[in-house]
Amino acid sequence: MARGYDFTRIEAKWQEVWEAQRLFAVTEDPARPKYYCLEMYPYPSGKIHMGHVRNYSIGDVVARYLTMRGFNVLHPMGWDAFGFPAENAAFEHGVHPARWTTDNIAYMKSQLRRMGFSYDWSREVTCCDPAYYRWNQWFFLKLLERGLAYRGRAPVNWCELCQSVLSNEQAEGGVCWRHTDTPVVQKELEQWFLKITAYVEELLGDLETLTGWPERVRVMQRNWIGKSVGAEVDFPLVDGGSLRIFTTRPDTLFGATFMVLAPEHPLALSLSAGTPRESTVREFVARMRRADRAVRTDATAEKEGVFTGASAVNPLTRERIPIWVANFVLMEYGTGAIMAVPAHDQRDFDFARLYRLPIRVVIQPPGGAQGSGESLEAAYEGEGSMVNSGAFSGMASEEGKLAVCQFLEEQGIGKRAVNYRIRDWLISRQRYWGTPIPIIYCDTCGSVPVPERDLPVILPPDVAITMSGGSPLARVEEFVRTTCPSCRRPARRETDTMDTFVDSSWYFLRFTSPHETTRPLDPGTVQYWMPVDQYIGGIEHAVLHLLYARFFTKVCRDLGLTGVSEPFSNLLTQGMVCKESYRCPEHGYRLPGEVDKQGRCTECQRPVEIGRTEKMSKSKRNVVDPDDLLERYGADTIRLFSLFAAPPEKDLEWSDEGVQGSFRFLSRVWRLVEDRAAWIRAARDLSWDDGVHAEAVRALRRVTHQTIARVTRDLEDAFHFNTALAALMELLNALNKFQEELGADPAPPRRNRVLAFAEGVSALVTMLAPFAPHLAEELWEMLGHRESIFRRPWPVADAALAQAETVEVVVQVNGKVRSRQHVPRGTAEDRLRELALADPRVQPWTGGKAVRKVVVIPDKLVNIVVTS
RNA sequence: GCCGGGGUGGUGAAACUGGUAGACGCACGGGACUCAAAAUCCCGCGGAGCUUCGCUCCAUGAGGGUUCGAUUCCCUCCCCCGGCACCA
Repeated sequence: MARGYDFTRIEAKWQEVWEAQRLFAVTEDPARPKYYCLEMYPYPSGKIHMGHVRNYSIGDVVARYLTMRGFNVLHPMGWDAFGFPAENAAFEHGVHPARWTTDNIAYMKSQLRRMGFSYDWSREVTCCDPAYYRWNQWFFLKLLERGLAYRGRAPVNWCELCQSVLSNEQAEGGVCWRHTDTPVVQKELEQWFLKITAYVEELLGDLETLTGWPERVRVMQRNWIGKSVGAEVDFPLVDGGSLRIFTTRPDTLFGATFMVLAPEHPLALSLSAGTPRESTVREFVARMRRADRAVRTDATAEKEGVFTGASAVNPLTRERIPIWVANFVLMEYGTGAIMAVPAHDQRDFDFARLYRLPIRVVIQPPGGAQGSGESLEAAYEGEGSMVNSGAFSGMASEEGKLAVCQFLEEQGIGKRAVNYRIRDWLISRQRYWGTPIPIIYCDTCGSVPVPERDLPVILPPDVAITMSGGSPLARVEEFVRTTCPSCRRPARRETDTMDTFVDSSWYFLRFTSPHETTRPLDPGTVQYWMPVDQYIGGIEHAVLHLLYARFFTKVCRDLGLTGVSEPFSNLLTQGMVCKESYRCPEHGYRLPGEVDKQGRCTECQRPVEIGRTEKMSKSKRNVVDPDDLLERYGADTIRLFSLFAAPPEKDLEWSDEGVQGSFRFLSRVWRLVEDRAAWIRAARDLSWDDGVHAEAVRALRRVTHQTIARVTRDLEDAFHFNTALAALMELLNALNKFQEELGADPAPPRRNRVLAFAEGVSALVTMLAPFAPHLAEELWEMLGHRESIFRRPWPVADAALAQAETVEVVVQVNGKVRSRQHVPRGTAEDRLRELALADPRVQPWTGGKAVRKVVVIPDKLVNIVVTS
């Protein structure tokens, strides 16, 4: 009767046991150290994909490993359940977003269970549940009270496919973050904003404390915040009034030879009004306004501008300088106007050359004079010493920045100023499937917050999703029509909903007290669990979610809900899951099944191009379906492969043969334990024989304890799952060999051998448990244990047993390996030197040559340096 | 252009603080078992050369440097991936 590794039976069995025993449910326990392990929760799009499998496999190893290390581990899961695709499905298939979402959640949850992830499902959080989103509304009201939420008119990004406005973060690079081939269009609208800029200095400064984050994520956030320090300066206009500019180089003010306005700048038109230049300027501004924003702000675009006819006065040189309007100056940054210093800014330089404007050098590079203005080939943007700068000449530019600012402040024509690239967070969305913004508009009282006692403002179930014509809620009369909370007269509700990133900005906090009904969080449990010790997810949220979540955490702190300032102590951004793709010149991307063995398209017989390995996606037809793999190999194999094939932060190349290899490994473990389970059960009643153990016993124990040390180090230091698994494979190989050498006799051999073997097998199964939990549990039971392996402590390496008794010492001559010697560990340096010099294999290389030096590294190597 | 991360066999990858380059896996080749296949097991597997039970030389993107010794440290250059980019 073939027994074999029956993963289907084993996995179902243990999933049931874990659930029945509530093995992963946790409560606060001050007696034990806590560990909060979190993976980014999924959007319930229908089915999980390999990216989820990888992300959650990593998190599960961490959670299970730390549980075995004695930590009280919180490992929750939930659903990012509001969002645009639900409405899309409603529009296309006529199924209600709520129904579509709950069906998807049910299916995806069943998939996560079948993967065997150790979530505490009693803490499950679903954002589209009023019990959750009412607190989004509550937070909104609190922010409003503190002046951190406001309604304002601003140019905003509109995505035609989303039929909604987006935040700046969601429209990075001028395209919608979800529809990356759809450019956003600018609209001037009145919308709700959260004042993330009130926390900008803290968000920037605290990045320095996030030493457990990848450097690139911190850099991306730093870039996004985009702080620049400089000055604002008022340039008097010749015809009265003044023009304010922002500059980071006040030290170059003497070199400002013209000024440039953004086309949208209010002065652009008024300065030329009623002059002969009026029509030219008007035409130029109109053309720029019409131009596509992405095209206009493209760095490679030609510079273009027109003279307004007006002039300003350089406040330091007293010279009249012309004012231009040009495409390369942006209204949304600084004051929308610049002083142009062509000698020291490449953009200004290019513009000056194009329109023959004067160039004046005011910074001399250190150690070398640069040519005079007209002969320059490029702007010098570095630091140096100030020249042609009146009383400031001779000063170092770094020092000059401060000195000029001070002078401007004394004269009352300028001041130090800081500018940021980041803008406030626009949270209004013209969509249905989101949190209603709790605001009522009254003709008498204006915009009135919904009183706290009236929360939640429930999303009405009956709505027509049309995908055009603005917020769907606006057409639900029963929802819109209400009374003003303050004057009781008829009023109208806000019909926009919140950005779904509001949900994810605090869900990790909610997991610590998911059933709280009277407040969003229980400060006591938050205090116990926060911060998240390890957060794991994709790099795509480097700026979006991770920035908003940091902001919300700081707001919660200031509301007295939490004591932490930063939510995630350690961040792991896992790499993408990739696979090679096949592309037919005629039929485009092909599925593996549509390519024959000779690598030809089954449609047209043309050879397919084997594409480079790229991120799995439906359009590239290179996805693998977790359900198929579950059926063919089981959860443990999939988990194992996705952890073994590459270190977690690197991209993982999916390989069917590799999966097969992982399955083979688990099968070998299965067979080893199944074949020898009787020995091991027998070993439980034995104790070690005193006296000197046989070399085979000592050797096996050495491997066992070395493996424990290696695996523990790999998991502890940096989540090197791939090398930890490699070590476990080596241990398996050693155990197999040992067992074979003992022969086919099923009766147990002498007790030390049995004990050494049992020790090795127990260590292997225990350490494999976080990676392949079902198999480990089953084998653990087979070995005669009644309690879950996850209630067992992680094995501890015995350093004395792990130490090799003899070591291989390499003998080099002039750095080249010439011999290897086996000597007892700890052999003295003098002895090693002697042995090396006497080594017959070394002598041909040293013979007749003067030994200049002998380098000895005990237990490692001897390097004999001879004159050649 | 700027900022991050990389470049190691046929391939995915290892290599602790400078100390035996290629662990572990995949693929491949050979063999065992089998009527056969699958599965399994064993052996080999960076390249070149030689006087081939072994030995020598070359080899971690390229070129230099530091060092007794460099995949690891320093300099210059090339290439790949990711992010930002007219932000004053």
